[in-house]
Amino acid sequence: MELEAPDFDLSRTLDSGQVFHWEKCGDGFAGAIGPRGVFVEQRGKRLRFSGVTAETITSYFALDHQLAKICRSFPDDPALTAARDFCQGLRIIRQPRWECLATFITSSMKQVAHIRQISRALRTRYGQRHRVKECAAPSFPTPSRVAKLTEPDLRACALGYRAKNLLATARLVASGDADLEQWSTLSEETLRARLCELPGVGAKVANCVMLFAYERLRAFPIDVWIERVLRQKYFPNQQKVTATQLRAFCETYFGEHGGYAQQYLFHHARKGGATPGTAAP
DNA sequence: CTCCAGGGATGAT
DNA sequence: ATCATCCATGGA
Repeated sequence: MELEAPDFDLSRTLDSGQVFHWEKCGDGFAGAIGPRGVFVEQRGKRLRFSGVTAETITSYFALDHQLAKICRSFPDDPALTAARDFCQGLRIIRQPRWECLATFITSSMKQVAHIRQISRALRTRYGQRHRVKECAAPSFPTPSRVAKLTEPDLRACALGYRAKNLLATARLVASGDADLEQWSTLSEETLRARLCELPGVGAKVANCVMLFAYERLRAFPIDVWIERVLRQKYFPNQQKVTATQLRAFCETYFGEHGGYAQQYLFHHARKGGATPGTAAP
């Protein structure tokens, strides 16, 4: 099937560190959306896909987001202007709640490449097998599937100390004590508080899950990359800027689509060529 | 080899 | 409330 997808860059979106399981397959990508195996490839302004309906593709890749309007809502500063130029067509996608939460629990102190490896191990061992265009596209294991595993099972997927947290959170979700779907109706503050009660979830992971799975486009995750960007671009050569000050700045400065601004700054910093640690010329 | 990563939990100031 | 330390693993 095909679909119009103007103002969208598929490979850039899938390589921006918000989702970790899509893999190159021929001229496109193989992956899963929830329980279904999916192939998707971009041809100019059109998206060619199989495995799910056009409605699912539109929702997952957030093709209904008014990207131009979102970008216009950004504050006008050099760092953000450069990031926006670099990130054209990058969208914040709508991920299934559980797999987004689980994946970001495994992300702590890990590089993107390794998070991808963990996601692949969990999907290959414990997910449902799918095959699209001769490529594997396993789904992420359900909460109840993970809940029945043991800590050594998860450590065998290279989770290290994160294994205990993922297991405990899976059991809370599987039992219904943590109802991720029902939480979608909560206010921003309450949702963040609920997420932070889960083992292995702090402010950073909670904000990632809010942004990538609950469509809270204001949520502003601060990781080591973003912290570096903020200090370098928005607080140049000022020492003693506390984490609390940075957080307060982000809440007010970047506005209602702060999460988009954050993602653009993150992707630009990570892929834009500037070496981390070295000052800009 | 060393360095560091889309951090969180815990205990000490 | 803020700061320091430890946690486990492998890519770069």
